[in-house]
Amino acid sequence: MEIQGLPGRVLGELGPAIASGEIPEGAVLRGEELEERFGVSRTVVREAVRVLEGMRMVASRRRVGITVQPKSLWDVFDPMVIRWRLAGADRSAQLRSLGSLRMAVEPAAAALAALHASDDDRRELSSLAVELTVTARAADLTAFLGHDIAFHSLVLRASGNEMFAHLGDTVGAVLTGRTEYQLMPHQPEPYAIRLHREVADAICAGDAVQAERAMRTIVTGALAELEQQLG
Amino acid sequence: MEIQGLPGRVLGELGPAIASGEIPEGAVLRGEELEERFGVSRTVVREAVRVLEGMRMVASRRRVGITVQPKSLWDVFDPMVIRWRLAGADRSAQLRSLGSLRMAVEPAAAALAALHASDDDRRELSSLAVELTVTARAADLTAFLGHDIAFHSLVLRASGNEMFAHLGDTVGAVLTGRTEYQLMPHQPEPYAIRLHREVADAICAGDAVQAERAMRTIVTGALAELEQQLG
DNA sequence: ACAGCCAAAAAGTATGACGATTTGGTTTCC
DNA sequence: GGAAACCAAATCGTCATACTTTTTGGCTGT
Repeated sequence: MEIQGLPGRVLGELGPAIASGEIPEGAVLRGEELEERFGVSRTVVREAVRVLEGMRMVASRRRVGITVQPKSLWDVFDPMVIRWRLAGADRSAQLRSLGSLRMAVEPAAAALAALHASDDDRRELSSLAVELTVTARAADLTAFLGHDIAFHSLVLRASGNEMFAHLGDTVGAVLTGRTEYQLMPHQPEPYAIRLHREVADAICAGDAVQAERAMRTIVTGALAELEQQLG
Repeated sequence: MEIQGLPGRVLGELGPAIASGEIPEGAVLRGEELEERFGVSRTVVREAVRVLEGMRMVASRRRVGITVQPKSLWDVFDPMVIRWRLAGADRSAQLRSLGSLRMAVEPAAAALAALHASDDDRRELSSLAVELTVTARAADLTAFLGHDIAFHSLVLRASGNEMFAHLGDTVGAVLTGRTEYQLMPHQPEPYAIRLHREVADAICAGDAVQAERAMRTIVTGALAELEQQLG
């Protein structure tokens, strides 16, 4: 699901370098310089740069070169940008932003899911809530992470809103990042587990208000925990 | 703020054609075909296609061609994709999705703005609320639209969350679309105007709860109106 | 000091050649 | 007759090169 070939390789190095600030805002690169740096042809560099231009991270101007745009212009919703920022120096800022976004979106998605979810989705959700409980008790963090991601993604998808659905991967990246960087308790909180169960039950019962409330409690807790960890 | 040159022109025709469904999911294009269709060289076609690939609208495979990806894979948060869909056959679906997104994000943004807005932002917000009232009374729809966009963008920006801030343009596109396509009352509702004022006052007073409530009422109303208009 | 012009620098575009990979048919061998 | 191996064509991928266009900054002349 990544861009392939040499342009993909260039993108995969240049993107993170810019996202991390290693190549700072306002820096000017020349195409030829990039050709040498990556040992590829003009064609390849240009295609990679075009993609970066598409996400507003750089702008190319004749007689000047390729300018790194100010961060405020970047397409911060682009999954690549999010991944690059999560992997680099901007991690905390990115996690904070995403935390607020989850805070806004996930409760709304849970409410919509209670109204629109298919029977299959409801069943799957219930089953995931159970597995979540099991893996949490077993303190199997890897399996727990997988089920947690599946749970939140499913709620977002079941909301019936394509834009919410697309945030599934992003939320997944957040949860993964938080586990990887030790930003969560070693043992998942029993209280949080219970809340996941409540969300599932409420969605199954078609209770939008309750689903929204329980989900809000989950993401509020997650955000609070994050703030505490990040200081 | 658009991609320039020939690739930009190709993108500007090909993107909308795909977004509108004129070139349907699963369709396979050949590079050479596009060269002829647009009268440009390989270089140009390839760069445009790469950008589309970056937004996951197409995938290019050897010996096969350039395949239009299913809509569910597209980067639905990409501003270009949003614009193209708003301009084409998908308009209603896109407006609905964006409506739910606003419903989730704007109240949260208003609450954050009440906590984090700068003094300048608060002043500007107050002033915009006044101008909104004036232009609404004068039934000057164009000026009203401008102020409405500025108001909502400012709240999103003042939230202090970069991701919320980036939705400003998108919300602007929604409001513009709704005015252009006659999806709103000819005379702005006095009640809605009053609510904008309440949002501004609450943010100025640092009252997050009240700001969130008033903003929620605004977007709930907007969404209800939209659903009614779209049937 | 100012205006206008000119030249260099960098990206933009076009084109031809070749490489790599995938697909689908064809042949060959059981 | 079927299956496996092979081969050839189609198409994208990459490179190198030549030429064009735009922009900028300096130079020149008044």
